[in-house]
Amino acid sequence: MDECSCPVTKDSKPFTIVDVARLAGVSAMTVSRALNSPEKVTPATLERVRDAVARTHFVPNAMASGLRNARARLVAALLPTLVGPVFQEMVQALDLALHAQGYQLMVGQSGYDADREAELLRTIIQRRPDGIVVIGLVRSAEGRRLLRASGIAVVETWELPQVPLDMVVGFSHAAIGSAVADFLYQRGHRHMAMISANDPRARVRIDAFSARVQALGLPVVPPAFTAAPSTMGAGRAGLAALRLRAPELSAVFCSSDMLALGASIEAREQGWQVPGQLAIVGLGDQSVAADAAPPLTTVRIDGTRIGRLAAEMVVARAQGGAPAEPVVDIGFSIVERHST
Amino acid sequence: MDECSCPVTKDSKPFTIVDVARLAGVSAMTVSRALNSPEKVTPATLERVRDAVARTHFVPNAMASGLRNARARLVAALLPTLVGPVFQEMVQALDLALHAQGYQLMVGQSGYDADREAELLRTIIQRRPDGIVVIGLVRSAEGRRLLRASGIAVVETWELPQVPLDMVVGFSHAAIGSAVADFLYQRGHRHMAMISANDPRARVRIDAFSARVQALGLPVVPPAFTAAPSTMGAGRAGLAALRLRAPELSAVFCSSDMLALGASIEAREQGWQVPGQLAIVGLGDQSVAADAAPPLTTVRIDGTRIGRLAAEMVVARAQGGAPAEPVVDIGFSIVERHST
DNA sequence: TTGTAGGCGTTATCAC
DNA sequence: GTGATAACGCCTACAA
Repeated sequence: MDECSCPVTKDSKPFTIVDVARLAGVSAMTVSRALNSPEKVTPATLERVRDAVARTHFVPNAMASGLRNARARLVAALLPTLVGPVFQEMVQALDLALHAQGYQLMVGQSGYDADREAELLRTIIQRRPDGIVVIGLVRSAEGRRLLRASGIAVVETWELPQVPLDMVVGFSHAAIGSAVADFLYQRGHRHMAMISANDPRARVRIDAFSARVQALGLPVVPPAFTAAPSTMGAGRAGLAALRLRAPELSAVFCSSDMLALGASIEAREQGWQVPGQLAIVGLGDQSVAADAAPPLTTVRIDGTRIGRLAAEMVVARAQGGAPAEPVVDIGFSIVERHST
Repeated sequence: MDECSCPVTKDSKPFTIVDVARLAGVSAMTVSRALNSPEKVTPATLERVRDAVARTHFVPNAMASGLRNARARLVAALLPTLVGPVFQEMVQALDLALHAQGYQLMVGQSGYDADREAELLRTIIQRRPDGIVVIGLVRSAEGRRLLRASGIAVVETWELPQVPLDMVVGFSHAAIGSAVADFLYQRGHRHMAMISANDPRARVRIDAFSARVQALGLPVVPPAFTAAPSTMGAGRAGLAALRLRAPELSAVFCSSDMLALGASIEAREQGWQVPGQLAIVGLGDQSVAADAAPPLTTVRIDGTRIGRLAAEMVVARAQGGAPAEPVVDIGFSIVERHST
């Protein structure tokens, strides 16, 4: 049942629309119509074309039609990294939404490196995608120039830039930093610190957190930095390091839920009660946060919504329109569970 | 410094190689040569072309060159899902290796669904990628037919099919199932069970595990099934369910490290000593396994190696050659830590 | 309803 | 070393 009824051999060229046309006894144009607007073709012709397509397993060449139509039906996503749970929800939603509209998703990882970012953008632009969704901002000047010159729709996400390149779906990392500081202060904590990654977004949160801590008249403890990717082990090490520097610490804000889980485990191993002796706040609201023991308080960011909105914006632009709102702040919320 | 010095406006068409040629005062062909084989061009000409390219921010159109050359310099990866840490290491390695060779990676998620798989394969084949890397096997008959007819290089991974479609980098899930049963038996366990996902690969492991358990003369306990994705919460629930059905349980084999971590946390919450009263084995050797408390024994699978080998195979084929070895079993190993 | 001509942007090939 | 020409596969525009 799996056999291939087609006469194609390994090295013969794949069929083209002309081959199918010949087989069906019609012109290439008729095959194109039968495929793209079946209603413009006689049922009888349609049948014969479909039959020929089935027999050859013909699949149209998107490079040719993309070239002709100047539309690739392709969207690229530029991620800092493919690993780690943080952006997955968004990418998944993006892919789903785009697929529903007939667009394909292509990914590239820049590894938080400006040179690589520009190079990657170049290879992406080569494909003439209908849109490019960037996690974060385009930081390389070269990348920004290329994108602007290309005329391709761009959606920057996860941040709210002062000078957007084009469209934006993001939220304020500064607002998160100070909101968490306030949240912990209100719950009585007077010695708080961060365990954090060291990318640009993380630094914004750190600065805002520290500023708020200082404004509240509390001691500012330098954060424990962790190398990417954020693992449970990094969270454990981070907490151990912080405790050495600040033995009176009563609350930590971690820049991801995995770090927070690691901190929680380390605390337990050291015999510190969570939340009794140490309060922990995560970031992301991944499933691990709710599933942990105790369940982790965390900052929820709606990655699915970011992905969906970004897809909407790109598709709107690809269809010649403009998105309802080119810059969207989706905000965040603090989900209080039992680790605080 | 960010300004665009080019005269392009939002709606004017992007520059083509002809525009650049005009600007540089040469023919389009010379621009093409300057870009693709600079050594075939006078240094003076090269300079003028490079200047024109820089001033226009010209990026060649890959659809046009792909059409002309019948090579897209593109590889597609077909994943069951983009979420979950299991395949990330492999995809990351695949992307890195392909990028180093000048290929771009495009991803698609099939959601473990045969119809969706075939549809996705069709849209992938449209782009005429140089290769397609599939996680698992192509299960839909339609998908297999399409791939065979397309003549595109295919690498199936994470499994060792009896009838490969083309090339394979995988390992035996049956071997894992029985190896873990043996491993636990040798450590004195006489009541073991599984907490497992329910995809085709998981079922193979389950069957082999059960068969080995039976062969050893031990009671066969039906597995606790978990829905995808495998979360810590699912692991906790799975262990709770198993304990109800099999109170004498002394060891569980979980189909992912996240499930294992969940089981470990649940055990601790219930006051069962790990490994004293309950031994736990995970699968994947993600970073959480080593970082957990206690560190988790797990089955290590070298995702990076799978990704690298798959990239090698695809590139070899794209360059007209054949891979050194078209079917590779990369095996697995049991990493013993402190949860057993 | 169906077919013909031409061009999308690039590059292999063959002249010069 | 450089340029003219034609072709890759498909689809818009027009003609029959």
